[in-house]
Amino acid sequence: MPNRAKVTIEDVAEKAGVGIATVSRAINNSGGISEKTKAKVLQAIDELGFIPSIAAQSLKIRNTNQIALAVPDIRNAFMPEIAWSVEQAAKQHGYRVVNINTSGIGRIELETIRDVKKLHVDGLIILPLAYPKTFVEMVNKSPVPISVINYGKKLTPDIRADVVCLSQQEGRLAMEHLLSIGCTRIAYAGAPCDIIEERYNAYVNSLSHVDVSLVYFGEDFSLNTGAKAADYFKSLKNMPDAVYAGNDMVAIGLINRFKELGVRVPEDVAVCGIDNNIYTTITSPQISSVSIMGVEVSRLATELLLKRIRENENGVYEKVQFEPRLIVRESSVKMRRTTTYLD
Amino acid sequence: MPNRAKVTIEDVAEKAGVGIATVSRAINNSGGISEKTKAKVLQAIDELGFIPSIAAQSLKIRNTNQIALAVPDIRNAFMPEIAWSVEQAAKQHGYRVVNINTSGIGRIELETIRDVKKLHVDGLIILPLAYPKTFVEMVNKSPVPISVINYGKKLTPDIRADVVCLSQQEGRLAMEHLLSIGCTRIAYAGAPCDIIEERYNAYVNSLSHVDVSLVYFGEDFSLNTGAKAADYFKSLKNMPDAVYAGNDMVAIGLINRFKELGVRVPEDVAVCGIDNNIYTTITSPQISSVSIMGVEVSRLATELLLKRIRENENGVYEKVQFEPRLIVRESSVKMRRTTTYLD
DNA sequence: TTAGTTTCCGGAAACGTTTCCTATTACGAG
DNA sequence: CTCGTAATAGGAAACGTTTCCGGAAACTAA
Repeated sequence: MPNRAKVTIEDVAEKAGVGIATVSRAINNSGGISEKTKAKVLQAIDELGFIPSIAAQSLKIRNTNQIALAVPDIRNAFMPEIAWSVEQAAKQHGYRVVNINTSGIGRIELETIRDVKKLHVDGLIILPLAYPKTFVEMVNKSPVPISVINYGKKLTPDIRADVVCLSQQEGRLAMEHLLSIGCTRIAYAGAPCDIIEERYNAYVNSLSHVDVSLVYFGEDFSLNTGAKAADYFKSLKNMPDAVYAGNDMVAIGLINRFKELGVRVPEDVAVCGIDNNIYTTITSPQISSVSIMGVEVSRLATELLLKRIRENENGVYEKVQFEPRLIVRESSVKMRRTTTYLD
Repeated sequence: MPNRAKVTIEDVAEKAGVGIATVSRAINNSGGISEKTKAKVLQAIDELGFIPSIAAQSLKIRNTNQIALAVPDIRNAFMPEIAWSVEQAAKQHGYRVVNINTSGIGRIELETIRDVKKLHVDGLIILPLAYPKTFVEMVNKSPVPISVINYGKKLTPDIRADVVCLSQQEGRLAMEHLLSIGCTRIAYAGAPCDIIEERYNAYVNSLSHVDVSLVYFGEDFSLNTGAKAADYFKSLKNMPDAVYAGNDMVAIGLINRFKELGVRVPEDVAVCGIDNNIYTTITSPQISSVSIMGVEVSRLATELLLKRIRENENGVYEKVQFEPRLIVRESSVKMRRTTTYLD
């Protein structure tokens, strides 16, 4: 870490025998400069190893070339994909990404939005887990553009942010799938959670009659909840013939415990999860799941944000909705053992 | 996104009826200001919703309060833990983290180091997958401090960076474990890879005689390689009684395929992986592995970097070595079925 | 009261860019 | 050859802070 004195635009100007304005023009390709002097300047820059001060540029230009990405917890199953996808999209446009973990705590999410200026970014992509009353209000008074990745309940249309969401049909898809393969006693395993209560609602709505003994609510959407749910279902005298899990972590916990308990999946009980996180393919049997399109959703959220930053536009806010996609794997191939089910 | 005119330190000064120097003193708690005026200023700040321009501060102070974290791919198994750990540590010191994916490509890693100034950060934490000849040279001429998370071969001691590494005993640990539980025909499954060739070397060195038919090299350290290795081992007339996998992804691939092939783990074949990534606990059986201490290593790397940034010190560079830790799980509990093996 | 300290505060320079505005040069047309 | 215009270059202001330095005010001690 040699502590060489910082070389500034002035040094370059002197070396090249031109004014600093000219150097600036050379750097930024802003025109009004002859090819000859430009070459001269570029060479001086090269020889001196000059790198423009981003701080000074930021101060003058009023942009930072950075955006922030706030997710609940990067260690969660599908967050890395989202982070990756956002970074790739941002990089293409010369933007850096500052990562923030909000722990999915509403208060921290709000603080992130409120204090977004302290992050030194031109915009914010946020994937909230909670929607406190003041969420929209906070977003609306943000001094920088915001894109919301919304996997939760519908947001009021007057939100001043681009919103990329899912059609909230993921639960219905999973249920319809289980019904379509002939399951009649379908159980639910999940946890109470405001944000994705639609997943449970879909369960209720897909059935003509809900047998409350087939509903297991744990504390969270974790492996552990899945394991406990498996214990519970196994203890019933009349076991379910399928379990619809609120997310894939629960589904994985379920499957592993079922295996320990001697319950065969999918022969005795079919299982379908939601999220299509990458763990679903490393279990045995591999788990059927509904993709919530993380890569596509986050990529679009990034594009929309950057567009709004570029165009400095306050106009019409986009609201884009993706459709979830059912991915059938081994854990729910039940009725037609000999035919290929994937289509 | 209301586009309110930016409120500056001057507005605050005027409102509070003081000079801008005084406002600055109030913001930064730099002393030389009475409690009374400070209160006055703080109130003005509050009323106006003033937030200091980070760009201007950066320009003047010459720091950015940002560090960069460059990892091969955030989607890789244990990267999220590292990213999380780094962010937590950085946040405690008021630093933000800019994430970079290098794809583990040596060229990109080098470019990241060379162009670190373009990242607008005060320091860099890098976890390289490749060590081109010019790596140390590049690090040594970096204008900002660097911490290297080194899971690969030893770096020359004259590197001008703090280095946090592992003792490279992880392979030996895994092998000794398999030997200690009585395995005599131990196989290796992995891939050619410069950076962690020690893992294979440990295999060779732990055995008095290497049976080449028990070594499987795939293309990469993936699930797929593990699956292919399982096929291969199963095809041998004299199967191994244990497989030492170069990393956990391979181990997982192995185990799942073994299960499909009717090979019982650990009864027929014990398995031990390396990395202790979180997937190891969601398979069945859970996989024994050697922890490479990602959280601890990355946390320390962050602390060292921030210390060096704070103290602007060119002096003695730290080289800290962690010890890997064997975590015994179901996949290698073989000889003593009835006793608890974990200690 | 007064001189000497200490405390508190404000003006202005500096950080390193971009860009407006003006000046110079080059060039083509008449 | 001369004039008008376009192309190119440079000086200086501005971006919003921090901090040096000097001065005013408020104390303390005689």
